[in-house]
Parts: sequence; C-alpha cells; structure tokens
Amino acid sequence: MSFDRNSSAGYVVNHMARLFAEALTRRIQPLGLGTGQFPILLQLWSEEGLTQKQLVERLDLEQATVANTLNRMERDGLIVRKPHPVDGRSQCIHLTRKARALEKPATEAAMAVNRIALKTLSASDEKRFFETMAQVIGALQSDLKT
Amino acid sequence: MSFDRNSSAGYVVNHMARLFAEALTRRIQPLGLGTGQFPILLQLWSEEGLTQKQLVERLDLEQATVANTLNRMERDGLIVRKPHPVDGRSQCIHLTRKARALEKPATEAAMAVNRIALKTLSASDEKRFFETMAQVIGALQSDLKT
DNA sequence: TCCTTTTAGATAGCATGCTATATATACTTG
DNA sequence: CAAGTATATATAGCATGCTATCTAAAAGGA
Repeated sequence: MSFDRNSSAGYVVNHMARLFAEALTRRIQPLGLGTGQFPILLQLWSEEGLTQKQLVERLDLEQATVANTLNRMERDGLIVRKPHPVDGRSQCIHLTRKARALEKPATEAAMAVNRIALKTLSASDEKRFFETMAQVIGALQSDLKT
Repeated sequence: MSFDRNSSAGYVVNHMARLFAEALTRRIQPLGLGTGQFPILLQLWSEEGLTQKQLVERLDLEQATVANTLNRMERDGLIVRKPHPVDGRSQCIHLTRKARALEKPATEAAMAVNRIALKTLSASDEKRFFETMAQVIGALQSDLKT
C-alpha cells in the first residue's frame, strides 16, 4: 500500500492554502492587489510608518520576501519609502492615499473568503479548527527550530 | 477593531502550509528533491508511464505548472519523456532508476513531517482535523466553480 | 580614532504556482 | 479529403516565497 496524498496532512494543507489564495485573488485582483501584499497592507493599515525590519518581525516572512513585495507595492503606488529620521540604514514605509482607500473593500473581500470557506462549520468546529491549526503550527515551528 | 491576521483562516492556513513546506524541504533537499516534485513522484511511483494530461487530472495543479515541474525533473534526471505509442501530441512520463530509488527515503521523510506536525493531536482530533479540512476545501471549490 | 562586528536593506537566483497564449497533432464534419 | 475544431503540450511572463550574498550605515572596543 503506497503513500496516499489525501491522507497526508502536508498535501491537504497545501491544497487548501492554494484554494484560499485563489478565492482571495478573485476578489482582490479587481482592486489591483495580490495576495502577498495583503499581510503587509493589514499591518500598515493598523500601524503606519514601520520600517522593513519591523514588518519582518510582525509577519512570518523573510526579509528578502518583504523587500521584494514592497518593491512591487511601491511600483504599484501603494506605498512610499521615507528616510528614517535617525537611522540611515532604515526607511519608514508609508501608505499612499490609494492604499488607504483600499482598506475597507480589501478587508471585506478577505472576510468574505473566510466566511465562505468556513460556512459549513459549526461555531465549535470552527473554534476547534483554529485551535488545531495553532497546535500544528507550534509543532512545526519547534521542529524547525531544531 | 481591525482585521486580525491570526483570526483569519486564510492567513493561518497559508502560514501552516509554508511551515509544512519548509519542514519537508529540510528533509528532501538532501535527496535532491523539491516540494513541488513530490506529488508528481508519488503519482508516478504508483502508476508509471502516465501522460502529462493524466497527471494533471490526478493532481490539483494546472497543466502549465505540471509541464514546468516535469521540465525541472527531466533536467535533474528524475524522469524521461517517451513518445506516446498512438497519440503524437502526448508523451509518457517514465521514472529513472534514480527516481525509483528515492521512493522509500522520500516517503519516509514526508511521513516524518506529518507525524511531527500532528504529534500533539489525539487520534480523534486528527480525524476531525482532516474532516474539517475536507469541508473547507469543498466549500472553497464550490465557491470557485461560480 | 580606527578597526571590527553587527544590523538594515537590496539584490541575485531559484522553485512553485498561476494565467494567457502558441503550436502541433488529432478529430469531425461537410 | 479539406476545413475547422478540439486536445496535448510548450512557452512567456508574472507573483510569492525562499536562501545566499552584497552594501552601507551603525555600534562597540582597542
């Protein structure tokens, strides 16, 4: 009996993640946004003027990933980089008016995707699902720390 | 109160998927494999000589994704493409000896990752987790069909 | 002060996955 | 059989994410 993809947590999780991404893409592409920009925007909507370093600390992404995504966001007119007042190595990331205007429609789109994805779950199933994911994430993180 | 990443199913699922991928990468990179090659190898280990079309039907991936991954696998000496006996458009994908030799260590690596990720879950939690993921996947798939 | 080390960010290069499109072969229909 | 359609694969081009490496500025120590 061979390894069955659909009994492999890693495979199923990857598949589910791709479906989430596709569903979100559908809804935010018309706003001119991509899925990778979303976490950064969420952070900046609640806390503007962060440095790249601070963004990296708050999001579970590598520095290079954030730098590249910021480049695309700058190109697309969503952010501007302003020199840091005291540290010449750093820059503060600020949102443009355009990016601020997207907060409501974009978060609504993300909430719609979450609602649709979880709609067959009872409140307790949903709670359990989040708890289980947190456990799995914790287990993988401690493995990776090895 | 703003949108909280960690209460967003999409975000958490994406994060979990990246951690699974990283844990698997750690273990199969020494074998010369990447995560994207894994589903294709699994399929071919159990059913060799499939066409690209058949692979696409069995894996939830786009045709172009499979074509590109097969190109890398050919480059890396894992597969060979042989002309289809009757259909001149198709090719049959065959494993090399090298790829066949990787079946055991690679599936063991994947099983190790799954075991580690789920180790804090009881049997019933684990069962429930898979059931919930299947429901979420189904809900997203039916949304995307719209 | 000068030198070393650390830190912030940029960049190169790659894999994975996508959409859109091109190409070549097969099929179908008049 | 010719003409048009459908199918199998290839390719272009992009976003997201990674590791590894480079550069420039800051911090610390002799």
